[in-house]
Amino acid sequence: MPPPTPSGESQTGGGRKWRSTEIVRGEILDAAREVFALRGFAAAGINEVVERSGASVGSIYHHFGSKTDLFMALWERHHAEQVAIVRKGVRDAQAAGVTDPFDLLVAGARAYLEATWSRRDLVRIFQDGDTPPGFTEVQRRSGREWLNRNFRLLGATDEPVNRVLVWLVTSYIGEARREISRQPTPRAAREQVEAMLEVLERMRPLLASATGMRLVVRDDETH
Amino acid sequence: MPPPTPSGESQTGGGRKWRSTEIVRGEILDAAREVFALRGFAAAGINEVVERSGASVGSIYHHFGSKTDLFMALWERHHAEQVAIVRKGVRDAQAAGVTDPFDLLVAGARAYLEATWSRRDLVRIFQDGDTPPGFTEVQRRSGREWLNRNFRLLGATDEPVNRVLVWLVTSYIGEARREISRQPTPRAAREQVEAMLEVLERMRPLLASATGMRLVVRDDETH
DNA sequence: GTCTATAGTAAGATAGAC
DNA sequence: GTCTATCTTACTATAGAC
Repeated sequence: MPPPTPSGESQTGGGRKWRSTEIVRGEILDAAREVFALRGFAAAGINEVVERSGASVGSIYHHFGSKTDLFMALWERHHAEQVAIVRKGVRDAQAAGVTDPFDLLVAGARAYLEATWSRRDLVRIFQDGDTPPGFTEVQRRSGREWLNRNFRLLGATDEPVNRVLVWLVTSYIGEARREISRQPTPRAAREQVEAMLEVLERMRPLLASATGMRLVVRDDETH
Repeated sequence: MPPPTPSGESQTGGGRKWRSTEIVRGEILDAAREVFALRGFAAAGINEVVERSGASVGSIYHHFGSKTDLFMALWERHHAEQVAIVRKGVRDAQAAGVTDPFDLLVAGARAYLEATWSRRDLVRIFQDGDTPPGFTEVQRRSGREWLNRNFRLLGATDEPVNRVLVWLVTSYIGEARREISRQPTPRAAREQVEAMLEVLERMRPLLASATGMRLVVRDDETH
């Protein structure tokens, strides 16, 4: 089976090559996702990515310079999607009239956790240890960004205990994702999400009492 | 430099060989600790363990069957020490008259977190990703044991939300350790420990209200 | 039990035609 | 941009003397 068309560039216009490249990259990443999920990073072989993607070794090394870079590229795609999911959750809540910071955090957490099950293979690839050297640092940096974002969102004041409190809810959500990704059935995952969110809700007073954030108690009586 | 004595067995009695073996094993493990801390698992080479331990490749493979087994043995030693540290913290508290379950949990957590800084290299070896295939599962099992122990200790009732609450404090302590191991100075670590424990203290009402555990409110007035 | 020297093997990466 | 064939490097693990 020879390649369908030498380069896919025989079509009319000149801008067609771009799309083709993006498609190939996407196919390689899809295959890499399968292989890394199945074997982890260390035990994953480029050859298996070749088999599953249909692309050749040379092509893969042309698009991504190394096995590590391939892994990193997969992470970047995953991470961008993840951010988009959370953003959408928060924006939807805002559009529905939610303004309380903690409520917005919960809305983002819900979107995040509800999306976990269908992406559990990715979650496990990046959290289950077996990653390239240096990757942990990348992930840690990303985690710190979340932390800072939540810190600003909640309007916490900069005291050690408050930093820990914001860190608590942030890492809680991250760990919750790990746990959810391990549930055996979609139903178990859904129930887990609800339990996790209920506990998150119970953490509200911890943050309300300790940070300088606006009132988070339900406004049953107008001020 | 020839070996000091062919096997160290020329001494009197016949039970002397044991001690010698344990010493060698310990020295190899100490060297492995350095190398794994420096390189991670994948990038660690047996040769560097050879250099740092003074033992030979053959000796290492004689005592531990493979690089993975060497890593596992290091973990087992670390884990046993860790368990002993926590046990001692809890026992000391009990000896001082503490009986409240949550107070005992805090006592264990304090011992655990205070011991972290001086063992931060080990903490990072086993939590920073780069571990042999299958190790994550071992660690997960160990984590579940902690969870169950805390569940029993706190006397929580078996509802989904309560499981999540106990999981929350358990994983909080584990994650706190990770964070503490990353502090740049012993002083920063100590402050971090205090902040972490104060937040743990604030989580008390969450567990008190949701579980069937005995009263944990300070007994300022006798019942 | 310990050592040195060596084998085996696997897999990431590259060269160079098309 | 893509392909096949090959290389090269490193490192785990073993053999076999002492």
